[in-house]
Amino acid sequence: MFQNAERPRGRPRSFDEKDALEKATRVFRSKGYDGVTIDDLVAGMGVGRPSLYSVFGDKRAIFLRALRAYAEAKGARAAKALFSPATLRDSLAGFLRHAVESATEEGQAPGCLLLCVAPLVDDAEVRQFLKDTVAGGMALVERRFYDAISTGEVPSDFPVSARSSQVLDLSRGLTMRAQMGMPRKTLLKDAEEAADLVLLSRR
Amino acid sequence: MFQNAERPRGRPRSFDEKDALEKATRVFRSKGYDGVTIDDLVAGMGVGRPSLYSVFGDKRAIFLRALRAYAEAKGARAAKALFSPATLRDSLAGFLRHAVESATEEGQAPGCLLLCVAPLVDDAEVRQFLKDTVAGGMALVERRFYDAISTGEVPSDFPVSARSSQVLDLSRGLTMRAQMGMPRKTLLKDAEEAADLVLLSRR
DNA sequence: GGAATTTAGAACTAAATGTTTCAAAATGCT
DNA sequence: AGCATTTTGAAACATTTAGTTCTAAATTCC
Repeated sequence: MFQNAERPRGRPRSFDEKDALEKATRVFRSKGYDGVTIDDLVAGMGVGRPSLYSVFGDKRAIFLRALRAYAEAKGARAAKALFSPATLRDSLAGFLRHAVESATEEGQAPGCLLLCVAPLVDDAEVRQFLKDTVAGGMALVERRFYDAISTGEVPSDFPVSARSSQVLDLSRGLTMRAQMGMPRKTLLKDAEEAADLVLLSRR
Repeated sequence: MFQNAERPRGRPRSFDEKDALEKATRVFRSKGYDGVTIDDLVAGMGVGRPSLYSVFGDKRAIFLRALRAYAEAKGARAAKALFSPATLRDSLAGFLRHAVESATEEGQAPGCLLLCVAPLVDDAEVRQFLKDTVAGGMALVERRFYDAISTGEVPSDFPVSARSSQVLDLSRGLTMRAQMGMPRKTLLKDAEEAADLVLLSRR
């Protein structure tokens, strides 16, 4: 067996940094931001209090790291859902289904860190990050529509901007319903119907 | 001048109960639930600390009262927007515009107590109330669609249930965007387009 | 094996927060 | 005017919470 890389000098950590961050995400997802105490994080992350401060910093810093990691992972999965399928309809349905699946993950509090928790955090950096992330999501969906125009799947006068907003609004609605406890099965069906809706042609 | 009703015996209150509740709503809207301290409420409601406890009870009780009042008022306005106009299209547009206007009120933190704040409150009674309120909103929109069927405005096989979910999801999306700082003007335009979207006929 | 280094766990401090208490103030009643 | 009643404001109290410190434990390097 290899000694993987150089092991640092002192006592080894009893936790994995990425894993601890993911656990922090769970805590924030279930209790919001202000509802979370350091004790909650200590308990939920499996990291001792002093280690928590020395490795991650305070609650705000932990939240920011968790939020960035969450956004990156979710953004990547969303992009995959959007750009893997061949047809626009499948792309949109996949995108919306992904929103539902992400918001109803087994063993996690239903909802979404970006949509349900972060907007209430009273912090300029969080707000800016949110704005950028939302804009990024919008750009992603728009690009998929433009791709569909260039392949001729939809006409060139397709209202890309309006339909993109609507896809995102529908996904927000699905996510909020997930947070309020609506079962995944129902939401997945609604995701399909939402995908159909935004592709209806104008009379 | 009339002595309006019987004035109670002791020292008169320095605040109006309904007004104080509305101010509490503002506080909760801008800071969420867990983010609000009693001091915030004392300052924001203009009610002294002991009066606050004796008249309203603790934070949870204040929130519940504020939430119920908020839901009632918003529900009434939504119903009016939905059932006043003659055409279905105007009803839906009015409903969605109302969601936007309510979420972007001048001098209030953008967002919605029911959609953005209450779902994060870790309380069984709040959760139950939310579920009921959401179901009530859904029923309202569905009724408007059924009315439109009976007047022949839409065909009798119109997918009432699906479209109602979608109207509500779209309004949730608009509301969440309001909370994130999107300007009212943009959202009002999107509300109109959303109303058009859900009335597109199937091919 | 022992010194140096890093982490872990428990205890500690200071600040904040929620809730109650109490005397003073403002009103109606007689 | 004086008494009963209710609200008010300040302060007191207890609890929770954030953040630090200190000692013991686990590891590498020599």
